[in-house]
Amino acid sequence: MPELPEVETIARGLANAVTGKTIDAVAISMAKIAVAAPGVDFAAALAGETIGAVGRRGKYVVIALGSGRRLAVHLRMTGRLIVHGAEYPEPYPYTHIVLRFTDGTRLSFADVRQFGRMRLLEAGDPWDADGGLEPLSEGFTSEAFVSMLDGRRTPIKAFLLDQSRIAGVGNIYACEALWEAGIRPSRPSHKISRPARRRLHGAVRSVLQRAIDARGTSVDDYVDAEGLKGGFQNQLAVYGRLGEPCPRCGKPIVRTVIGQRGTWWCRSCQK
DNA sequence: CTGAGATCCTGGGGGC
DNA sequence: TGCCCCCAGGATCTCA
Repeated sequence: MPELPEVETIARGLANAVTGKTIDAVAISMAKIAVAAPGVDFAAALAGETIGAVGRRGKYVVIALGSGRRLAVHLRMTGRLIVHGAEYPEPYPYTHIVLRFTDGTRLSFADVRQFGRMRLLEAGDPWDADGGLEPLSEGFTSEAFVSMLDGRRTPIKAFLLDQSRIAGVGNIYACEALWEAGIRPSRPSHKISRPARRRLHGAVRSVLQRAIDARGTSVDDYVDAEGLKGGFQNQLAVYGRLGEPCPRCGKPIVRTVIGQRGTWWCRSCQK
């Protein structure tokens, strides 16, 4: 599942690979994946566009275009954005959209489960993902996070996954940050002590940054823009490690369900 | 405001 | 071995 570190890694790879290129033509083989404003033809509108800055907002890859339009791409669980050289013979199966550049290289969007979307935003469209704070930005201060939890009864794990509060944290890094901070995932947010909130704030930022440094987590089929796997799966403490020993205390990791999501944690050292 | 449940999809795992 | 069933999972929508 691409979360913030994976999306950041993909965006950086794309920035290197396609910035400045001009789109020659666009092929769409599954119409629902390519979303445009009413009355706008996705493929026709993109033809002739140049690629500007490539960045990330929450879990979206955002690609600026010469006309002022933007492409906002969400990969959901199994989406892939991969750049292929001109000689690349055969696309990855489940490829739904291909942007072909004038130099012959291609940017393809593939998605086994068809949940991902590539959305074309018109110039001036105020789209801003879901509005949550960027957890690695300067605005995401310890004080801001501490007060965000006031009066919130929702389990802290569900809070961390709410993209309208904090943008980019998904299931893997929510589990890992809660383990690092020693907080039980089901704990009602407002009941968490202020020192523990500050620990969690630091843990969220730390785990996201370390995962970016490792180029993301490939527990299923995540790959970056070059088709390469990440490395953070080797550093996971709890996610997906049911029954394995907690790296801190040695007790077996358990799995429960919180907010309809699988949750891995240590009963012994997360209170 | 808050949470529960359904929905979208397919590969893969479990059960037999 | 092979087949069928079931389900994870992010965001969104409906309903209570």
